[in-house]
Amino acid sequence: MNDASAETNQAQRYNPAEIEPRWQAAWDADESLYRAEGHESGKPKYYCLEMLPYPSGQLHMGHVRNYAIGDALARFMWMRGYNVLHPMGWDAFGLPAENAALKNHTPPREWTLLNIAAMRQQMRRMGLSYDWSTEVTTCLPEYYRWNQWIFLKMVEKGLAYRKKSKVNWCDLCQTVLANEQVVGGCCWRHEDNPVEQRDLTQWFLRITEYAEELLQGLDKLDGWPEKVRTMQRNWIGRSDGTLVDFAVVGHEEKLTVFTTRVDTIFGATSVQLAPEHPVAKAFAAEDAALAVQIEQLLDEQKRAREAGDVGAIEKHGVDTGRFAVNPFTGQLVPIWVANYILADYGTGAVMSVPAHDERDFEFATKYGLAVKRVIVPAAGTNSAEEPALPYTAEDGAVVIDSGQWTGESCVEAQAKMAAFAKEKGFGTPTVTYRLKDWGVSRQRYWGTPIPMVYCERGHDGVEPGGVVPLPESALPVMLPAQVEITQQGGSPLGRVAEFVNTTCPVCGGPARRETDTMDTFVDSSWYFYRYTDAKNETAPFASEKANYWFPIDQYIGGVEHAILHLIYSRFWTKVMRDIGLIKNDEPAERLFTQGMVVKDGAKMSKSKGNVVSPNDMIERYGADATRMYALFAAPPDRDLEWQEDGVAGISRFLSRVYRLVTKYGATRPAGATRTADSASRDGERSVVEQKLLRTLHQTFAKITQDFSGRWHFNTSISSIMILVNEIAASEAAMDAGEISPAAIAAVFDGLTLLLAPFAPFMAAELWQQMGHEGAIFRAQWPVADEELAREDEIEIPVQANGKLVNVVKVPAGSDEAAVKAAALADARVIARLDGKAVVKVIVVPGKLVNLVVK
RNA sequence: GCGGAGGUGGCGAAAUUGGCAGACGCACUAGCUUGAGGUGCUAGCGCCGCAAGGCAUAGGGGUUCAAGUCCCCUCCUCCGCACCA
Repeated sequence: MNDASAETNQAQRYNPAEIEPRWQAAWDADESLYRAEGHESGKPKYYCLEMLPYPSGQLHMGHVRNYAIGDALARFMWMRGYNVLHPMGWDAFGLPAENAALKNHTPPREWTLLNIAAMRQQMRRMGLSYDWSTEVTTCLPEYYRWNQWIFLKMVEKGLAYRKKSKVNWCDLCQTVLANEQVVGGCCWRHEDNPVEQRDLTQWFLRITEYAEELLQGLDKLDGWPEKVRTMQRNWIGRSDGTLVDFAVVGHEEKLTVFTTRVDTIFGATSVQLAPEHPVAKAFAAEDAALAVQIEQLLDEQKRAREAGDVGAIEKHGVDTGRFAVNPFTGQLVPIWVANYILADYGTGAVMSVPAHDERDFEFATKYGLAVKRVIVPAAGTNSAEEPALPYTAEDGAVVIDSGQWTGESCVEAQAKMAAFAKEKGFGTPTVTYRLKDWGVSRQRYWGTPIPMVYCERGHDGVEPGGVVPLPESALPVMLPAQVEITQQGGSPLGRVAEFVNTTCPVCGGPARRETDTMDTFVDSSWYFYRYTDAKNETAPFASEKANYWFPIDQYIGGVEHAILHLIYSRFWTKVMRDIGLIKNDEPAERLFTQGMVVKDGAKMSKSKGNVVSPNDMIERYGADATRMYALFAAPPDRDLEWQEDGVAGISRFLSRVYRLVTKYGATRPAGATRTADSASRDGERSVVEQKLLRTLHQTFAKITQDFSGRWHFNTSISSIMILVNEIAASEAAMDAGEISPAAIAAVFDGLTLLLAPFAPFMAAELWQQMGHEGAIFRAQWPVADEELAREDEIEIPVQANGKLVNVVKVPAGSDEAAVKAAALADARVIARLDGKAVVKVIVVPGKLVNLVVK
C-alpha cells in the first residue's frame, strides 16, 4: 500500500469540514464500533457515564465540555483494553415541552422527539463515542412504565404515600415543587419567582426512611468531591438532641420541645411556639385578640419565607399569658409564640435559654425576659469566670446552678440529663433530620402518570373515593396523546375524560385516575440502570446485567445536581436494592463535577447575550478543535472562560499536526511492523533521534498519568504540543535522513494515538492515512519505555542563599559529590560569589545546589 | 454567621513530594513569507533598569539553606447552607 516513496513529502492541508463528516458517516454506519460487550468479553468492565441532557434541541457549551471529558475517558479506557459502557439518553419529560406546546401548538411528544433527533445529530457531529443501541428516552412508555412499576413497589412497601401538607407551589410552573427544587425561596426554574406554601394532598416518597443510610454512606464515597458530600450532609441535616415534655398549666396536652442543648435547660426562661403549633392554635381558639396577633406572626413568617430570607426576619413574639412547667426544675415559665420558630422543624416548639443562645438572647432582651446563666468555662481554662452573654460554648464548658448536674461538663450533662428525662418519662434522646420526604406529584401533563385510581363507590377496605393501586398488568398507564395544554391551574390530565374515567381494578366499579404526574427527577433517578438492558420488555432491567456493570465507575456532570439528582438517585438505588433488583448500595463509585463554561466572566445565558453556539464553533473550526479547546483552556473541575481566539489556536495546532503527519507519517521501514513501538534499537541513534524518542516516551508517561490521576487534560494537551513543537524542530533532521524510518514511524504513530481521545476525527483520519488497518480506538494505548524516556544529562540550578546564580549540566544520576564539584567549579558561579566564603553547601541530588554564603 | 473552592503576567493558565516562578496557548511587537477574507515561519514578550542587577505569586508576619507551596493574622472573589432550636 503505502511504500515509503510516493506519498512521502506530500504535506496536506487540514480541512476538518471534509474529514469530520466523512468519518462521522463511517462511524454512524458501524454500529459495533462503540458497542459495549457483555460480561463474557472477559475484559475488565468500565462504566463511563455523563449526565443525560434535557432535550432542549440545542447542545450548549456546558454539554460540549461535559461530553468531551467523558468521551476522552471512554476512548482512553477502550484503548487500555477495557470493556466500556458509554451510553447516552434523554431526560425527556418536563415543562419546556408544555410551554412549547402553548407557544407553537406542537404536541409535547413531537416537539421532544424532534429535539432529540436534532441533539443526537449534534452529538454525532461532535464525534462522541456513544453506544446508541442502549439509548434511553424517558418520555416513552417503554421507559416510564418502569417508573410506574417501581412506584407500585414503593406503595407496597409503604415508601410511597399520600398526605396533605404544606407544599411549595410555583405559579409560573403551575405545579408543586419538591423542597430540593426550591432555591433561596424561589423556584429552581424561575429564580426570581418566590414559591408559595399551599396545603395540598400529594404523593410523597419516604426518602427520610433512608436518611441515616444516605448520611453514613457519604463517608464511604471517597471518589466523590468533598463539596458534594458536604452539601448532601447539610441537606440531610442530622441533629442529635432531646425531646422534653413541658406540662401546660390548665391544659391537658403536653408541650414537647426539641433541643440540642438539654444541658442548659435550667436556664430556660420561656417556651417559644411556632405560630402554627397546635397548642398555639388551641390558645388562639380561646382568645380572639391572641388569635389576631398569632395570625400576624404567621404572616410575617410566610412573607419572609417567600422572600427566601427567613434569616433576616425581625423577631417578634407575643406572650400567651399561659405557663408551662419545666420538668427539671418544676418552675413555671411563660409560653410565647414567635415568628422565627418553624413548625416543620423539630417539634415546632423550643425552650428558650437566653443566656446560652444568640437568638434567645436577642429575643429575651427585646421583651425583657429573664436571663439565667447555667454554664461557665471549665476551671483551668483561661477565660474569665463569667464571659459575656450569650455564652454558647459546649466543649470546655461546665454546668452550674443545675441541681444534681452542677459541675458536670456540658457534654456529659447532656447525656445524663437526657437519660434522666427518659427514666422519669418526660423526655427522650432523639435524632431529627432536616431532610423531608420527597413530594413527587406534579400538576402537569408531560410526565409519568401515577398508576393509582380512586374508587368512587369504595369497597371492602377502601372508603368511597379511596386510593387503589393498579395491578402490574395494567401498566403502562399511557399518557393520552390528545391533551389541551392551557395555562389555567389544575392537572391538564384532569380535563381528559377518557383518561380520568376508568374502573376500579378491585371491585370493577367506577373510578377516577390520579391526574398528577411524577416529578421528572423520578425519571433520572434510575435511568443509568436501564442503559444496561435498555430494551427489556418484562422488567426495568435484568439484575444480572446491572450487577455486571454497577456501580458506575465514573459519573461526570455539573455540580448543580449535588442535592437534587444525586441524592434522589442514591435513594433510588437503595430502594431498588431492598426490592432485590440490584446488589450495590451506591450508584457511582466516582463522581466528577466539571466547572461551568463562562464568557466574559459570566455564565452563558440568553438574557446576558453571551452564548456561544457549539454549532458555530464546529462549523468554523471543526469538532476536534472545539472539543480539544474545551479540554485545554482550563482544568476540567474549574470554570472555563470561552475565548474564540483560543479555539483558533487549537485549530492552528491541529493544522500543524496534520501537515507533519501527512508529510512524514507514511515513512516506514520496509517490512517492519507498524506499531507504536516499532522503533528498533538496532544500531547507533543520532542525538536528535534520541531526543525525539525521549520526548515521545515522556509524553506517553505524562498523559497516561493524567488520565489515571488528576484529569488535568489541559496539561496533557500542552505536553502533546511540546512533542509536536519538537517534531517540527526536527524537520530538517528528518529530511536529512538523520532520523531512522523506524523512529519516524514510532513518533507519528505515537502522536496519533495520543491524539485519539482528544481529537478522534483527526486521529482516525491520520491512522488510516498512515496505512493502519482497523479503528484507532481499538489500538493499544502506548506504554512509555523508561529506558527511552530517561534523560542522560540534567540541568541543576545553583543558588546562593536561595537565589539563582547559574544552571550547570551534569550527567543524570551524578552523586552528591560530583554535583557539588560541578557547581563550585562553574566559572559564573565563582564570579558571582566574588570571593565570599561558602559556609555550607546543600545538594539535593537531581534537583539543585544551594550555597550558603556569608 | 457556618462550610467549601479560589486570588500567580495584558488574558486562559503551568509549577504531584517545599527546590530554576510563569511550561503550553492566546493577545501583542518586530522581521521575513504569502497574498489581499482567520496563511506560514523567525525572534521578542512579568515589572524596573542602557546594563550589571534588583523586585515580583492578594497584603502582613513566621518557619527553613530554600516558600506560590508549610504555619499565624488580615483582605478580596465565587459557590453552597443559614434564626434548624
